[in-house]
Amino acid sequence: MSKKQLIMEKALELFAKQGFEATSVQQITDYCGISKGAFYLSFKSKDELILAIIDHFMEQISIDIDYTVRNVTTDRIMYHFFHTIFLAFSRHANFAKILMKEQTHSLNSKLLTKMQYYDRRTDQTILSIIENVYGNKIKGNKFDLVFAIKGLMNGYANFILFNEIEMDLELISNSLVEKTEILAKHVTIPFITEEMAERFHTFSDDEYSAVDLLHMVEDAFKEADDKISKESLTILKEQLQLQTYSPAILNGLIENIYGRSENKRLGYLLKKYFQLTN
Amino acid sequence: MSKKQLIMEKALELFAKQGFEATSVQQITDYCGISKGAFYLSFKSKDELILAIIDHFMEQISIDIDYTVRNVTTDRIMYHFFHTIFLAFSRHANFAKILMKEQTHSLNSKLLTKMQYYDRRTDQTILSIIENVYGNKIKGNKFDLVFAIKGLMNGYANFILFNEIEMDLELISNSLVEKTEILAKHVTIPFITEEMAERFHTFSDDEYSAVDLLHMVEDAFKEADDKISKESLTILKEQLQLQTYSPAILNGLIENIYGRSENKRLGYLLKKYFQLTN
DNA sequence: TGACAAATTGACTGGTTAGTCATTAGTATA
DNA sequence: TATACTAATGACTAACCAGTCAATTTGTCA
Repeated sequence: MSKKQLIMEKALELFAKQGFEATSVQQITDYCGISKGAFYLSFKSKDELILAIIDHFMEQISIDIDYTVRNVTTDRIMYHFFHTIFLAFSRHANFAKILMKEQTHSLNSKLLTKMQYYDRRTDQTILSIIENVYGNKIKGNKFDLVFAIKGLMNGYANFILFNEIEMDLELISNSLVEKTEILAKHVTIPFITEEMAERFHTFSDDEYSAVDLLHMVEDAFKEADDKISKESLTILKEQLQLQTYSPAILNGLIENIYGRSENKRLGYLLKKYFQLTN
Repeated sequence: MSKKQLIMEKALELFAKQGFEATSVQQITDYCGISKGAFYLSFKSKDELILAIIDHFMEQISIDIDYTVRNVTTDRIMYHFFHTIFLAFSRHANFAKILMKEQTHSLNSKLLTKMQYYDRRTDQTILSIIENVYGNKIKGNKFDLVFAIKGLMNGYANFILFNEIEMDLELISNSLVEKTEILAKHVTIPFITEEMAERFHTFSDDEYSAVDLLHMVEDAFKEADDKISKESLTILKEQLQLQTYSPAILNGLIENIYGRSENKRLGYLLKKYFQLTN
């Protein structure tokens, strides 16, 4: 296990127990059995650590959900969506706790931005599933339903994590599917309307520009340690400035860097940029 | 306005913006235009301040809800419950924000205990309303419904507070009433069962022992500044050890101290202890 | 006005924090 | 073995924190 991983794992435990603010770098390094200096060889700052942790897990969960959304038939998609999320929460309970605790808190503006980014992605995913499953049947209610679902999920997740209950994934997924269906079918008085949701940019797509991606590719290049990754990133950087290669080649180059978990988000964004997603 | 009130109001703003941990006493006193020393004339510590703020608002909200529950006909009780809570949230948006932020966080064990106490009281209130409205019709689902309602309320409150939307109290109350009714009527797969709720003491009544109350009475005595309050508390302290007076007298003594908002909770608990509640 | 008390101040203490950097330990190469 | 390089250390700095208290200002009453 790399030192970076060790620090992330141990810090995760402490953050879940005490919260981010309340955990000192000294505590983390003591718990890892390394010196304080060694910490700063792996991370530029304490902030960088929490950002890395959040990215690491959120990307993993996002990828699982994306996979589910793409590969499950419409009639079971809602079930598998809930199942995927709660499975991830049960596997990474410490991370889920951090997510709950640090949600709206956080002084750190980068952290807040990241949280909002993932929150918006969740909104979009739920919305697209709902549109997929119910079509036009709940047109005026779909935004309201998104927030109802998020509220229910959060409530149950809090209960489970706080009381440290072992989860019955099937039961909770089925219970939430039923509630979603009931609400989709019967609600006539939505609170959150389409204009409300849009006015507050809740569902804005927030595309990254080529320049943003260029910076991210450069950052990834610095972190890369094998030849294939480095070459792939160099070519991708050129292609961001002027696309000359075919989608198949670009896709392959992105796959080359996709193996490392810290590159998953970049890969996802690049595929989106080059319009390689289905 | 007393200095205590000034500090509480200004601190509330800062806590809502930055969180409790991240706000220093120096910041608060600067914002109030007073010296650091003056702060410690009003509050023994920073912790005492946050506890006072939470008690102040939660007691106010609790009293409003209790009043609603007692004085509204069964068929409109659900509506007025939501209305009361969201009215309080819109009036005290800064406090509501603190409540959202500091929920599960907090190292401070007294603060955590207090939060859990109020959370449990909310659970009990919702449960009793549901039992009142739906009776035996949703026997096996009532605990699940409590958490569904809490989840929905939380989700909407978060959306409103975070986006700083002006609230349509009627709409949100009606929307939530409808959802509650729909869920009560149609849910067949509850996630949170009765045994689960009981096993985790979610609805345990958590009675205070005479000894606990004794300490609380003593604390209140130290804070009291008028003769009537002091005498009342002295007598109540004796009565906790050996009850000799009639319920009417005890009730009157409690009413004597009930005026000050910091005594409301103690009054409530004493009435419960002496079985003076209806 | 003067004497006393109460309210207020802000420099100070002791403690903790994130982050730095000169020094040392370890390892690979020649 | 000598050299060169990297990895790791922990004492140190500067900043910040909650809470204290001697000194000062303000208010009150005779």
